[in-house]
Amino acid sequence: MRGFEGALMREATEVTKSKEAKPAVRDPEGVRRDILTVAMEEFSQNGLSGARIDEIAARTKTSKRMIYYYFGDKEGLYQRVLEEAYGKVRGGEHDLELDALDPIAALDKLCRFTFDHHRANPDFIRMVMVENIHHGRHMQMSKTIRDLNQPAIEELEKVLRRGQADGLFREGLTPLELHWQISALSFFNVSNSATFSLIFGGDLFTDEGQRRLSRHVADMVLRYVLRPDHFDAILADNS
Amino acid sequence: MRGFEGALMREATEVTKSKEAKPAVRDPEGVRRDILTVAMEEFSQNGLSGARIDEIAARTKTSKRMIYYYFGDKEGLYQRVLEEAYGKVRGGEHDLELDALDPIAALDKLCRFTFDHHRANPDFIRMVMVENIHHGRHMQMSKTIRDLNQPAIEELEKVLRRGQADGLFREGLTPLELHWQISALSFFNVSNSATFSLIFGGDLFTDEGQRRLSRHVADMVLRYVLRPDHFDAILADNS
DNA sequence: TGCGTTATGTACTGCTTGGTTAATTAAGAG
DNA sequence: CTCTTAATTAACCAAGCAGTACATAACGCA
Repeated sequence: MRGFEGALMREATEVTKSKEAKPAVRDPEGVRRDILTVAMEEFSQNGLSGARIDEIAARTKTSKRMIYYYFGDKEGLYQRVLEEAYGKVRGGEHDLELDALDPIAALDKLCRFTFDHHRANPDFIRMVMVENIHHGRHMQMSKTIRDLNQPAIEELEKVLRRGQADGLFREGLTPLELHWQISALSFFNVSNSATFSLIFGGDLFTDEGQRRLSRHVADMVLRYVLRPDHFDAILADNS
Repeated sequence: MRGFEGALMREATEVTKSKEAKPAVRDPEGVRRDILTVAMEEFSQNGLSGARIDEIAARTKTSKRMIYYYFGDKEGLYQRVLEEAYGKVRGGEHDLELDALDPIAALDKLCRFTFDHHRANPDFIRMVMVENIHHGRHMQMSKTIRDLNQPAIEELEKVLRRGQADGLFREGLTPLELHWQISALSFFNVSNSATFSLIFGGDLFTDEGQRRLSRHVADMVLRYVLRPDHFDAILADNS
């Protein structure tokens, strides 16, 4: 009675349909993604030269052969993983709808978002660290990556302009530099947590410590940007 | 008249005295340092797994065997190089004689010094990046490294206390967090310059751009620390 | 239902690379 | 002056590892 409808016996997997839409016979795109996912872990964990193709293959549902079939060689795979990493964290800035907020609240939100977002994506951070060790050699040809990051600056610029138009923010500030500062604080928090906490203890990296840091990063940026006569707007922010 | 006081004939090298004090026959300490110097370049350039012992050996005046003789294995060498890196950049803070300056000037000087110092020691930065990729695994046993960094906090704490005593600085600031902030800005500037300038262009990393950044980092920290009613002390600082 | 193309499994290879063996020479102590 | 120990040389090795050869199965299409 059961399982006789087709003559082809390849539906053995239809029973295990708990996984959604799994062709189980051939699935090129699934294989690609599987490889990329595992490779991202491996590369972000061990770096380009530390990563092992055999290890990636072993943790994949597919084989080493497929890695070379789809990505050519180790560097090719690394490069695609790097792009993937940048792609995965892109453009959250736009969804914040900063335009709906007053400049101060918007900048505050942007800072906290960046801080939290970096913290939530350590794999991305580590990929960027690795790529910097390699002097950005594998990013040079990737126009994709460059384009992905322009929106961040633009959002920031809008906020900045509005704040200046309202007489809240100082003149002479550039969005690029401000982005650099916010990034620096948010990035370092993740990238150097290992050595920093080994040297100075882990107090800054507890949940409570991170909440405080996040707040203080936003505070720092606001104090940097605000005209002194508008400081009362954030004075409640201490702790 | 010259050089006949000793009967020992081992001064063959006195002829080639262009190099200072070079025994040329055997020089254990010199060999050690030679290895460490070359290894530092190699590790900071290529990371732990990317570095090649053969390459290090080739660029040394000595041989591969000597590396293993003195350092045991690759990780042993790496660990010593890491300690060396931390040692090389240590304790400049104390030589600043911050006590001789008023709190504002002292903090300003400390920020700029940290920024410039990091910038002047990219090898150190890269070693720390590499070690963070490895989750600080090789630092755990090194008490040396931990001790080397405590003075930075202490100097900062003194400045902070003085500033607060004078009513210049806000209350509720902790030296550790402040050190974290200064480090973040200074570290990121070097560690991520490759990817950042590839994405956003190199304007921030020209000599002029770096001077501006250095100034603005100090400015940012001061504005974070100062009580709003003392901002006039740094208002001349814009540009 | 046959056929070119895409995708995949198995087994293999050769170079790279961390690490070693064993013999040799210089330095220093007594 | 000798004898022990520290320093150094040169050749060697086995495992690790990126990359490949070759056969073959599934797919899309006519």
